[in-house]
Amino acid sequence: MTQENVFKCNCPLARVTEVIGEPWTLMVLREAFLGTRHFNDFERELGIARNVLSVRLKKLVDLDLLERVRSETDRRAVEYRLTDASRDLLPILVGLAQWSGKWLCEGHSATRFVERATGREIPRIAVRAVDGRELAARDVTMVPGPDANPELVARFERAVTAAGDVQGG
Amino acid sequence: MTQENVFKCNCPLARVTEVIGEPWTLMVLREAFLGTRHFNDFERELGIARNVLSVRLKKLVDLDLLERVRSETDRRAVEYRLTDASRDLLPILVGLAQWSGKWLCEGHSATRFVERATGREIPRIAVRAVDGRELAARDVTMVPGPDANPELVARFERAVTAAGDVQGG
DNA sequence: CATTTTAGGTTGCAATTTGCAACTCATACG
DNA sequence: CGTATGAGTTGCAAATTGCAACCTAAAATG
Repeated sequence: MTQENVFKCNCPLARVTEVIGEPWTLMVLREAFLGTRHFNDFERELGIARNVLSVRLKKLVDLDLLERVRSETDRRAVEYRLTDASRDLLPILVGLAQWSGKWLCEGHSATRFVERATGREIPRIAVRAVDGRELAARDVTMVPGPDANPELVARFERAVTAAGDVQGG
Repeated sequence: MTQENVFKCNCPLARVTEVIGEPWTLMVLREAFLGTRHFNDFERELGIARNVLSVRLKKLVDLDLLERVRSETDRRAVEYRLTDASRDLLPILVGLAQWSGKWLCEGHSATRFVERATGREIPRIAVRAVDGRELAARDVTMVPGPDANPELVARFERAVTAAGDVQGG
């Protein structure tokens, strides 16, 4: 079975692996956030193979995470631009970078995220309740949503029965 | 060039692709959050090939994102447990699921994240300034950190010069 | 206006990674 | 003792990646 077929349901995390769960896609999005717009620039900055880059960009455009626009000033050139959907990924990218800096780079981060206006460091991304309280892993649980299929509901029941609800901590 | 070699620096987002930027790893972590602990259960729930699962678990253990513990009650069995580092990934997983539900599943999410105590939906994960204000993409910028190598600093300078600073919006 | 360069790809091929089934090895169960 | 189970490993076919070369249209150059 391939990753894309896991729970053919609308499980959001399964769907997301379609995007960032394959090599290069996350780095391509990072480049786009850094201002890169052109095919050759993505290639040069990342060192990604051109055929793979081609496939990745197509997929991102398909998913409405990049917009492919012909340049007005140079009719050879094409611009890949962030969309509302990909811009909305920013908290995730910041959070991933913070997490990685802490746990994978042992605090030696080569990049920092700061508030543009003040230059102050962005505080750690957190899960908060409606009233603003910060929540720990053990305070959060995953439940089947309105569009869960019976298979997934059964899967959750198994998990709850076997493991005493979601094990966040 | 392979993805892992991009900027051999400590760029946190580049490092993170080593973990979740390859097939299955994110789903394995999701399973762990759902309470799965055993090799055969990961295989059955995800439908992942056993050899690939083996490689993924080894890597996650290497990176201290899972802990491999021999079961006390059954000496054949092994438990893969979340660590402090992987538990700290929760905000990211919640954020990714929220984002995906909104932009990839068109609102038809099969899973929801709720506060365990109250059952109330977790609000959208956001980037906030130190004073708590929510920040948009255009309010955030990436800058070289204390451990950036000259190559990365140059890369940022190019980006700033060429694109008028980081293009978040 | 002929020539060269540039932008954005595609193609072919070798190397790596994945998917699948079968096999191993140690322990548990009956 | 015989069988089943947990946690892998092994071998092989299929898919994906990395690399270099090639292509086409549109600038730029002289």
